[in-house]
Amino acid sequence: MIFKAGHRTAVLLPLPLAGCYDYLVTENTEVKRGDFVTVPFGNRKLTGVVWGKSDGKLPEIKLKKLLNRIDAPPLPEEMLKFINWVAGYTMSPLGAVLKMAMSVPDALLPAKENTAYIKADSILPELRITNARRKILSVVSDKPLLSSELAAKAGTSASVVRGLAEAGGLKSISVISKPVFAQPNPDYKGAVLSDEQQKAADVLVQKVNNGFSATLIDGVTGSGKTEVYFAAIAEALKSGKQSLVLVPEIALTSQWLERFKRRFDSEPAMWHSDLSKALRRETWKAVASCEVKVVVGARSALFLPFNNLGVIIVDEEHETSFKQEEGVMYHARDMAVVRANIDKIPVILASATPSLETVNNVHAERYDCVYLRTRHAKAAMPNVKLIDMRINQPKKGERGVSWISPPLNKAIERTLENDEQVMLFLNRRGYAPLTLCRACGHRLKCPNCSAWLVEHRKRMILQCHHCGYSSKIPKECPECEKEDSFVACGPGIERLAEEVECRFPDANIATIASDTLVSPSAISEVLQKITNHEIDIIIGTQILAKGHHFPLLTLVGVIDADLGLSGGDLRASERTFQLLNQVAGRAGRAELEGQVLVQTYEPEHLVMEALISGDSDDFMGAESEERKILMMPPFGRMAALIVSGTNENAVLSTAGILGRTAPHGEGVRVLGPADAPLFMLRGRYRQRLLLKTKKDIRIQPILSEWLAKINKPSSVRIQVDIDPYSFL
DNA sequence: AGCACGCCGACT
DNA sequence: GTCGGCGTGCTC
Repeated sequence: MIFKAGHRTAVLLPLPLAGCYDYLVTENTEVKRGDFVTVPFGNRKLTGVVWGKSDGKLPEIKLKKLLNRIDAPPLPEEMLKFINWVAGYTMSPLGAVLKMAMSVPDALLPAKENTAYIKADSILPELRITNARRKILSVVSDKPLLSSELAAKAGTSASVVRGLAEAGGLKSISVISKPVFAQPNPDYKGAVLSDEQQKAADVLVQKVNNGFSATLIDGVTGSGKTEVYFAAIAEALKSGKQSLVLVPEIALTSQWLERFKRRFDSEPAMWHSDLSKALRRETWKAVASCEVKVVVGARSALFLPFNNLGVIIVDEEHETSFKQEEGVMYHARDMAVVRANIDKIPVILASATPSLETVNNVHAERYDCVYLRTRHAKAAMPNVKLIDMRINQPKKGERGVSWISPPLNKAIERTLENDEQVMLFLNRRGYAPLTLCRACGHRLKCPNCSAWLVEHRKRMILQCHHCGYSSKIPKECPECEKEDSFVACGPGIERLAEEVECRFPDANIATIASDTLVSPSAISEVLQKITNHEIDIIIGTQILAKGHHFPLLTLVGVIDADLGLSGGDLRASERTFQLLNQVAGRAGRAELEGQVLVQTYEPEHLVMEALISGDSDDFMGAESEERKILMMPPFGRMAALIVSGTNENAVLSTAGILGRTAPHGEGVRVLGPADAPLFMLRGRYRQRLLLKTKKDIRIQPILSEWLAKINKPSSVRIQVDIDPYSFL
């Protein structure tokens, strides 16, 4: 689809707008679908993408001229189709989806020039030679180096380099510098695979270069799923194709990266939110130019401009963090399958606890499946036991409340005596989830959300975990003005740590939560400490559940296994099972046998039974039956509408109109409106409605028809969430 | 998303 | 008298 001078063409802009805008192609220009172009828009200039033919409806006079075509690889047709598909499915404006695919506007600007330094042609005799300058002069050559590179080589600082150049001791030249991306070598060193792994790997390898396919690797923790899908990456590399690995939490991939390097001799490109600006730009460009062959990244990596993608892997496919909950609400795992389908390539989903959605797709034979049943090498499956908290109430120590039952306490003692490590799991950040006034019963609440403020004693603040609001801990109760009357309710990991310190004063303790570990370096530092056995007891939230294994960790204690089970979340049990299973997998991954103790008030719950038996089939089967009866995903379709705004009445009345005009019919049901569990979030009032349909009914047309009829004040927002995962 | 336009409150 | 608050509406 080529557009020559004098023709009009539709350009899609990376703005939350549903449609394209038309522009006139001027003389000496020729553009085609997928090209990046600069266009005038209002009083600014924007970069957009040539989307196709104009509908020709706009009067000629209103047309503006397209400014120029940008010299960059155009978005491939598959990508355009993908963007279109995602917008249609998630019911988001097309431009909003394009924006995700153009997340690095800088990458389309002309390459930035940097100053580099080489040997000067001649040096004036009056140049002052200092020690630092001498070192630089002794290492400088005709090879241009940036000030920082030259400084590093000479062992001085970059400012000395610049000073020397200014004084005429170095010649400065302008260079376009870009990092060189190492090329992973598929033939480097194949890991030694077990028979079972090899068989699985063979299946996957065979799918590369063979059109679209979706395959689940269902492998118990420690079974070596990673090595198995590395085989598919190697095969893609051998054919000169790119690979994309989506991971739920990029900050926790250090051990994964080591394995990758061991297998392929160099690291893949990484894609996550805190890449430096320059690296982000260069990575984006190198993905577009196919210089980067393997990318490992968070969900947003799915929208990178791959031009020659050969395989997509979704690791830990059951993880709910693949669902984007803001803006374009997409599920990266599901959209990965879509992208693979459009690109006609294989997608591989890997998990020890596959989601019900994926298991169902395997049963329906939409997806293939390979199983890895045995734990690698000598590690045996850990021994999981439940502690019935109804008969094992923790003994109240002199410190008051306790969260550690006598059996768990004993097990910790024994493990420490053996000089092994303990991990205590509690999925609650902070000191206590609720703080109230002893005198009047007042509960400290977030001013912007319907949520309690969580005390973080270490940082001496109260924090809202939903909007990030924080305040100092007040001296007196805001209600009855009594001083020092606050009392903490319930445990958070800080409070648990306090108890552990008290019970095991000689042990070294590390407390780990997502908010205490921000930078990747902080994470690897703690992990290193644990590996070096500088830590005896690790206390943490779900951030600990993933990926890492510590050879000396032999006891895992789950403090409150029931925590995730309450609430109106349709996937609550499934999620709890996945999380606890993963946590349990942390124990005894090396030669030492692992033990897992799970404190629960509901030991007869199917989740708990599945945990001890280590057999998830019964549980997943029961879960599946239940969802089938209720027509819940994956056996029915679901969409949530969140009505929000700062004006409570406007929100309520809009939600009311939605309820009264709700679609109905065979296999279509609407629940609500009702107050959202977080009735107020970030200062906005919120109502929710839920639309459920039968599996074979397309839910989007029903929604758009419904919403088209709604007359609402513009201050009220209706957010559509297709396949919702969060019910807050 | 920006940005201008537009209509009501506290200030050099 | 003006500066500026953010509600509303438009951008080919």
